[in-house]
Amino acid sequence: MEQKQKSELTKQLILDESFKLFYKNGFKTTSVDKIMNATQLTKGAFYHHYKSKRELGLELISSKLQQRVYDGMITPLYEEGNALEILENTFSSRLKSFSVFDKRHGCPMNNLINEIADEEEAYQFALKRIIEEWKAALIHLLERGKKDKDINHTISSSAAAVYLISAFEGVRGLRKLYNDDQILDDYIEGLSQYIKQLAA
Amino acid sequence: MEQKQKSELTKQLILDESFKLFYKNGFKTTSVDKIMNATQLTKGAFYHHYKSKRELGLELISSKLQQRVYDGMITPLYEEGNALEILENTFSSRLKSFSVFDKRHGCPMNNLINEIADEEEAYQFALKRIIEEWKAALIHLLERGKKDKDINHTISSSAAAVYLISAFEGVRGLRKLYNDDQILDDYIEGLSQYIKQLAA
DNA sequence: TATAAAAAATACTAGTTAGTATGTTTTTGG
DNA sequence: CCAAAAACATACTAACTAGTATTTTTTATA
Repeated sequence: MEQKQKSELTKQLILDESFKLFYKNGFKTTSVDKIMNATQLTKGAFYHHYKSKRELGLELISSKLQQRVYDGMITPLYEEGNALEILENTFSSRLKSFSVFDKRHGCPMNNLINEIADEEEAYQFALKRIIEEWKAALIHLLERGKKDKDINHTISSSAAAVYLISAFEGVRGLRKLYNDDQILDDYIEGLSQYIKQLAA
Repeated sequence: MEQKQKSELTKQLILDESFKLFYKNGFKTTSVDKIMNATQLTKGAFYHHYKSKRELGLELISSKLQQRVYDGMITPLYEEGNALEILENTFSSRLKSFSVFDKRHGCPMNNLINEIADEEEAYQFALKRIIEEWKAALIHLLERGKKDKDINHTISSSAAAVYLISAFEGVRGLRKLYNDDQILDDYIEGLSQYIKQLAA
């Protein structure tokens, strides 16, 4: 049984290091050599565990990337409390909590979407799944808010969900262009205004 | 004088072909060889006109890319008429007018922002300039709308401008994940709702 | 403890990359 | 029409790329 654990450990190591490098330098320009250099292992190990770089990319999306979005953006939406407050907290306080590194390099998922989603259907599907779950969680929260009379029942939950996600991912890209948080402050103010309007 | 014209023509050819390839396949993975193959010229010609691929990228951003955003998103904002209608038209009808290709491959500027903005300050600056002009045009329109009593004077123009741009660029990325326009329809409905709220 | 299988290392291939060095052709201005 | 410069072509380099073939090392199990 120890062998399986070691194998799993190595795969996790590869996933961890490749995530860091993809995030910092992009998917296409991060070579298998660079990844394995970071793990202190060799190419032989890589191709023992993954049959291609593409396969690593797909596994990375459906494990590490998915988990990241779940933890930061989806799970909080299912908590109890006022829907409007949950929205404001999730979308704005998360933004404020990002490190300098994370602000500079944007959203790992959004980076991948923009870099490789139009390249291959497999990437498209894997990334779409995360967005769909995020959207579903938002719709669920908005619908609950309507039942609780916190949210205006005339607005479309689906439309609001998409608009919220779009603006969030958009500003994470725009932030790359700046060296300060002014644009995030503007976004947060715009978001706050937008959320007020969702109120019943 | 004919020589300068020829030189300019060649540079334009290189810019045109590289724009197409960058848009379709990304900046980093489009090689100088591929570009010059498309122009039917050779590498010698390229390095006669540009001292590096980086320099081409910078010139592309401040010429073709800038022009594209001006034509599609900035110039319309300076036209006369009701500010809210101009906003709705610019942000929603432009989206509807995109070709299948343009929908699939997202926004060329946003692609570059997400692919290379965190890589080098020079790219960051060049791209930031476009966003800043876009933002300025939006603020100008919103301020005019306030004067005309079309727009609620309590909202922050700067915040609204950033929120509008963010959502637009965000959804252009998300659209890459889908093969239909459902997400664009959701966005448009969300946008419409958002713009209503800006009204006085 | 022998043996088979898994894990990892080593050494390689064939293709691609940005950029250079050095040519040849075309154009221009005197 | 002739020299010089501009425009472009050819041939190259050195580094990097994904992936493969083969061997060595480690681990599990009978």
